[in-house]
Amino acid sequence: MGSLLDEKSNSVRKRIENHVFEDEVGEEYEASAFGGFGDYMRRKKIKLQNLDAEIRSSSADCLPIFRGVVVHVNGYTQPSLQDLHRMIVSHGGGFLQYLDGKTSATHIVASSLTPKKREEFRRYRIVKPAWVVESVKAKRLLPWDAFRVVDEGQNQKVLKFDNGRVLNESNTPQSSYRDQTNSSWYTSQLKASTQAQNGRPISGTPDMDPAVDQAVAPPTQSDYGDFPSFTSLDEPNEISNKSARSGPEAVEERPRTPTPLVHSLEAIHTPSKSPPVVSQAPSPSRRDASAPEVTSEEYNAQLLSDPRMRNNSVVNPEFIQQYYRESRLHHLSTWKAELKAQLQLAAKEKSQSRLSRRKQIPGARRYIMHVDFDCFFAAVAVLKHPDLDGKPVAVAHGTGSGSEIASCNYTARAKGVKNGMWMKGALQSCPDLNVLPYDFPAYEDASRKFYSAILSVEGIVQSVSIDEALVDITGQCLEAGGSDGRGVSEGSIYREQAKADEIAERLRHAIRSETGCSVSVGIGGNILQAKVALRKAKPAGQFQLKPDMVLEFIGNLTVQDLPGVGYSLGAKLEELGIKFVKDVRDQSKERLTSALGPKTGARIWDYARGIDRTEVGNEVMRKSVSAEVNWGIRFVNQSQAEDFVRSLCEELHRRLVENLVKGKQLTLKVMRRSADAPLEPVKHLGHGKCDTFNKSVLLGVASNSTDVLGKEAVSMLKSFAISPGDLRGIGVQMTKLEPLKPATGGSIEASQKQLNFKASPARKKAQHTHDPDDLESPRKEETDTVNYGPSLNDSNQKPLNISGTQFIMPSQTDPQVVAELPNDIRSKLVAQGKQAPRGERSTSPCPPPRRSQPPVAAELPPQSQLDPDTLAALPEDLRAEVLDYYNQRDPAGPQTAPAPAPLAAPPPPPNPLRFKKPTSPPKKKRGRPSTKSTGTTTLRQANFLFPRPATPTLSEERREPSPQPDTADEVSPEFLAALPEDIRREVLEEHRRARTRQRPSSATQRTAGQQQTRPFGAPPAPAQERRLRLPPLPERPTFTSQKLSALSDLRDAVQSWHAAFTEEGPFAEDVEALALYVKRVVVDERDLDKAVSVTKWLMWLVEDSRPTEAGGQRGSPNGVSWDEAVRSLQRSVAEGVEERGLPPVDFS
DNA sequence: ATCCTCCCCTAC
DNA sequence: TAAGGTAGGGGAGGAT
Ligand SMILES: Nc1ccn([C@H]2C[C@H](O)[C@@H](COP(=O)(O)OP(=O)(O)OP(=O)(O)O)O2)c(=O)n1
Ligand SMILES: [Mg+2]
Repeated sequence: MGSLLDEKSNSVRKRIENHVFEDEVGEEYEASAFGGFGDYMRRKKIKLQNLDAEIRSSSADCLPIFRGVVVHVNGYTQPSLQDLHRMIVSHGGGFLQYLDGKTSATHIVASSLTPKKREEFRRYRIVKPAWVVESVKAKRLLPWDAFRVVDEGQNQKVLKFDNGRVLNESNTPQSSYRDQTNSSWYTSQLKASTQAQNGRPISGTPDMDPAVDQAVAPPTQSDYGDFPSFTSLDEPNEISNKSARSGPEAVEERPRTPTPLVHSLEAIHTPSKSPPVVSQAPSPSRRDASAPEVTSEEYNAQLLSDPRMRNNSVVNPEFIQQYYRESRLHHLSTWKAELKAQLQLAAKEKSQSRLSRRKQIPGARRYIMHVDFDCFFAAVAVLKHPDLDGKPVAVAHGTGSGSEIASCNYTARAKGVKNGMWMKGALQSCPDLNVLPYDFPAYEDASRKFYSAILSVEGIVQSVSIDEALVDITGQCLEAGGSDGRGVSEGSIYREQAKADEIAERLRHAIRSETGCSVSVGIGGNILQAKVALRKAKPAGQFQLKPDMVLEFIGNLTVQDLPGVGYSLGAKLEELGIKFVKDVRDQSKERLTSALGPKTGARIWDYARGIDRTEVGNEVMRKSVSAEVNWGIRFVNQSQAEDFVRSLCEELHRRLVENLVKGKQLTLKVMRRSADAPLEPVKHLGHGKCDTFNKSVLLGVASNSTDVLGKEAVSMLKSFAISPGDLRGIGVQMTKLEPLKPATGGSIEASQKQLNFKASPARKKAQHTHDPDDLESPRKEETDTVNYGPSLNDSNQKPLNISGTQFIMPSQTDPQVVAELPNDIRSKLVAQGKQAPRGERSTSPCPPPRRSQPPVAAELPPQSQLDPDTLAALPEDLRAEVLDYYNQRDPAGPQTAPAPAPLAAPPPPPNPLRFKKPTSPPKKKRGRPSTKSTGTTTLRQANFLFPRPATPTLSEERREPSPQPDTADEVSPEFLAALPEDIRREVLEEHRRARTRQRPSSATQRTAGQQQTRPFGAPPAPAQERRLRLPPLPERPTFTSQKLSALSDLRDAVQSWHAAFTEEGPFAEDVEALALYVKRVVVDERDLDKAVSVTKWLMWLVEDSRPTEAGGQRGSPNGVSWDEAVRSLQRSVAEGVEERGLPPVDFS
């Protein structure tokens, strides 16, 4: 028996017993004064104990049967917390309201325990409330043993004492609830079915240890269970964990078994690459968690020797694409983001069109609908298997034990199957479960119809997910009621409610008949109410939660039923004795806020009363972009890990570009197999139990370059020095986002090109000048060409040219903004130069024993962190200064040499182009074009799209049906940036699909969106039409973005285009397209002036940027020179003029 | 007090 | 076999 524990308890007991109310009047009632939260809790505890003394003294007649006992009650109990408290205290026991880790209880009273709590309390005697009740009844202290809490299958003892101390340090929370490991993933899944050799019985604490006969609990998902293994090396999944690794220290302390990472296994050999940091000592200590003598790398090598395994793990270069293609969660997230963007657009248009001006009377009643497909994936799946209707059905990738069930129908749910459950558990409770495959395109189709129907409802729409949306129909309802929504006229309210029901009814049937799947609708006076009403509405029904029923209805829900209250919050609340929502009402707001935090506490308090002030439709700008993979990660050596990180960065880059942003902070997240986790998790290629680590860098200047991201991320990975074989998950995230400013080049790549060209005429394999990164990270392969994203994307490849025109975003650069930029940058640069370049901080205990970051000792900010665009935008002198700075600091860098040159070089300052020009464009459009167009568009520019000659061609041209994975690279950021947002999304989506889709189910969002520009207004959508991914060719050549001044937009676009390709010249196709366009302007639009203006504008740009001497030094890598481009335009205009029979134009 | 950084948590 | 992603809210605790 833990003497420590008892000692502690004794002292507590003593304190409790001796405490007398009068003794200290002072401090415990003093409010804040000093001390923080901890102090507050301390006072509170003392205060409560005072009350205990009071109770005790007033119950002198009770037998002190609980003397020596200190009880803490956890969670919701049958005799209430208050009753138990009274019983215990009045019978001589001590009572602890809170477990603070410093004082200990002798017993924990609980009806049931969550795995988390179970782990937390594993050292206590955990008993049911009946123990107290029965003891009182019996007038003696009954043996606690008979009242042990055993439910939920899991042993409350589990590991309990064994390592006591050590384990405790790393595993035990100091804070009352939650986290037993500083950062364990899925901590919820405790060592549940540790039944393996794991929970070896421990001697020494007989009375607390008695093997708990765990009843066969409901299937519990755990990363410790033993699923079938498909590996040849089915080693015993046993865990000989005696090392309780917590942080670096733990690792440190272990005697280092010299087990070189790079083992004899050839496959494991780490390429000459990164020899330094990482490879050396891969935390040898971690091996003990596995079978003897096998490093995790060796294990993985063995594992991957099976080609099928290999193919399905990160080692496969196509893994990322393949994985994301099949990942339902990835799809859900992607869909959500897309929907959000589209709905924002829709809302904007709607509000613009003066319609739907909601007056939003403050105190008025609201009517909100929450619409949601019933078991969405499963319902769609059943459409194709009508025979299974009525039978239990689930959607999953396979029938293996670790396959996750995305969705199951209600028949299956009746048997206990739940969404998100592992197959193993599902089959246990429902052996006749029918498992159907995913059909992502079908979900998109259904969703499109769903949203189409919803958007036809007059109201404000907010997407929640692919199968779920909120609609504020207050306007319609109040109108029907004939009041302003504040009065309490019964007639009005009745009519309003009837209207809401009617709308919902109609909507449900519409969606049902469109999709064949049923939806349910919850209606309430706010989002909360609508949401909780929805659960009652399901399946295939609707329910309106009317005001007079709100309190009762909500009160009877479980707190976990409230939105935003999940496992953890639910547990915290349960600790407060709150299980049902109505219980919340017994608590003061203060209690809630002090236990849960100010916002959360207040929110729960409100929710308990049916209050939710959140409005529908308020969505904001994105704050982060990330990509992660936590499945299939099995590396054999460090270079594989690094390659993978770079791939992820490439993916991240792609996503950043899609969203037209770059970011200043890059974070790497890694999951590492926990020390006590087996090499083979229960879930096939899953991550198993892991610890996670994060590290981030502040980039001096926002970037989205694959190259920069890759280098930084790899550097961070190295600094962790985690044995590659133990990696289980990797993610990269960009935060501190900034809009990509097309003005300054449209994209990194674009300007990189410029820089490159100036640097060396050799366009291919051009050393990325901006890449002086090499400077600080002495690179192995200078010649590393292929690896670099940018070159792939733009420099070396012709961008995808959907419209026959590749183009740049018009410049929106506010001259003033640009003018201000330098200072900003200047200070940043200076600051960087002086401070440590990297603001790295690894929060999580850094696993490696190794001193991290040895190589990156440069005090300079890697030049790579400078955004070339920004550099280019600097005034010449300042730029030179900055570059000088780098040059000095880095005398050596061979590859850095070329870098500065091009930058500083430009005798023809590119600046003038930006600085002096802006005023020229006459149109007022200049600044933020749309004061009105807010939201997303704040980021976007006024875009235009050249009319394509023939839509059909697009299809073919769009890309040969090459199943190649990386087709995304074919879309250049410039091109994307130049597209109107809706079109851009469409293109991207189409692209994504192309990459992602196995079979061509061309489900293009905006099928018949033509009537409106809305992607959604698509009713029936003829099948073939779906292939059309761009709006139909307009009557006359025009800009798709009507709201803006055509000429100025055109000029902006031309300017950006020119800016991006100043050095290498335009692509012939672009020139042709523009030429064709101007001709059409002359001929079709009959606006000669405009055509001439555009042409002259380009002439001016070209002239202005002409190198001082030796014209044309820069060839035309892209095949055409700017002079030729100008001539093309002139020729086109002339042709048009001639066609119209007008007098020739003089361009001089 | 208020901000910032680093997480945890939640939802689909 | 299996595809355990991802963005945003917000709390804890340190910096300002
Ligand atoms: N853990 C989860 C939860 C959901 N989903 C997917 C499949 C679901 O069909 C879809 C929608 O989620 P819902 O929460 O709306 O669940 P269902 O629509 O399946 O059921 P219902 O809405 O009837 O409760 O998201 C998933 O893949 N994994
Ligand atoms: Mg649903």
